[in-house]
Amino acid sequence: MSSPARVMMVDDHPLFRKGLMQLFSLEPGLELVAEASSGEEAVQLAEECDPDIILLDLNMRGMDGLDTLRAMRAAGVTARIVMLTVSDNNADVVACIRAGADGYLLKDMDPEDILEQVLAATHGKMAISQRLTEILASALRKPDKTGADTLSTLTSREYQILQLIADGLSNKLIARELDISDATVKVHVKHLLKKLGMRSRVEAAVWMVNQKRSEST
Amino acid sequence: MSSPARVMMVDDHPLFRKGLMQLFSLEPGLELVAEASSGEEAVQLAEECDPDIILLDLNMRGMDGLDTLRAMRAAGVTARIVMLTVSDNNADVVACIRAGADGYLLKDMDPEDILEQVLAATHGKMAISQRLTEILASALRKPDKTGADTLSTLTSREYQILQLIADGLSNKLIARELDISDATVKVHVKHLLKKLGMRSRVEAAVWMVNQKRSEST
DNA sequence: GCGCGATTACCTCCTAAGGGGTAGGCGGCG
DNA sequence: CGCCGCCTACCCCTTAGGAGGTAATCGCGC
Repeated sequence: MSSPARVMMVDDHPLFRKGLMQLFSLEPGLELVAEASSGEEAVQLAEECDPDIILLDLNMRGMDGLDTLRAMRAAGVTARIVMLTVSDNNADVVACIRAGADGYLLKDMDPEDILEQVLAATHGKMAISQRLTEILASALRKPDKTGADTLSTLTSREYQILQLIADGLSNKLIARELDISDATVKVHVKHLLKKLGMRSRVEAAVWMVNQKRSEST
Repeated sequence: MSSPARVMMVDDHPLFRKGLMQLFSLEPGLELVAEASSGEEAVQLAEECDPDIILLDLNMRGMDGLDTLRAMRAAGVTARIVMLTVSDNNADVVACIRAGADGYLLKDMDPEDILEQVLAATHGKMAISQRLTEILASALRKPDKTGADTLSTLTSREYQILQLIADGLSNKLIARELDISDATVKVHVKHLLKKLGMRSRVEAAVWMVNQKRSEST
């Protein structure tokens, strides 16, 4: 308990790092030992410096925070990793936690609260923004299988129709495309929505587009 | 030239303000006279303090930076206004410049460069991130049908709602999010679909997601 | 002042979408 | 063989979405 926690900071915004640095300099329990401005740099530095806690920006150019998180865990980094982000996007939160993050803080929190959460994280506590707890709770309730897992529960016909939805087609157009009745299309849509746990074709379309995009990158 | 430029800072992230503050404190030519954490506050404060230059975050909750910019210009604020943002979105840049911004800087620039640009802005120069000059140039060159130009025909409210559609939200949820009637949301959706030449929100959602993805990369 | 565009909100009308059920045909599998 | 999952197609029903119009308010520019 004598020595301060060794902190590493990963963010591609120099100004934001400055802000955090200033904030942490006031806290004797924290010692900044490393800074990285990209995911690649971060993974390497994390292995070299072996910090106690890593603050990781989710939204970075190139290798994003989630990728970096996974790469670190894959490389055997055991530090506590707290995500820092502007986004309170549902899927992001859940994906990060699943990928082994020890916290998820929003950048627009009060600096004092951030400091408090980070300190708590060094003591083994999970650092989650208050605003996110209910999102997390509802996400945990349903066994949301993100990505390929969820897709694999779909039949080929359902998957095919999901792709057409992701092209923006209506049920009628899909029916014409596949040469089946639009009533049948509605059945498939109904089923795939249920499997995906979504409430509208728009959700499904958006999700699918993002899915395809992130896979091809 | 004897007295320093009076600076006002608008950002809903306290940490980011801290970073900027620290940066500016090292520069005798700049004097921080006001801080705001929301658009509404910013407009009021700008009228009261009459600063020489305003640094305005584009991505804020509630009233966003573009709205704030327009409101300030509408209120007769004559200060030089420089947008600060993480987004190098095509349409945003063009829209801000058109709306009377005197600069557009990206938050992930080098602090030294930001400082230099801000100082230049106080001397009447246009402050534009190097990365953006070519975006701007191409935006001016071609009235790009499929991208920024189409988007720029939308009002800020319509654009805001389009973004929510691209998150998969229903009209009802959008209404709740923006605290307006769902009947009003339907009006905006109707208008933006007409402007985009699309026949359903699904088309718009898919298009928007792809748009955002390809422009932010 | 007047008009105009933006935002808000309502109206009607029609269609699209989605949840529930039933059911026939088909192919695989124990 | 029977059972099951998939695809097909319809029934019912309710809600969501989108097209058209009217209108009040506000701020801006002429």
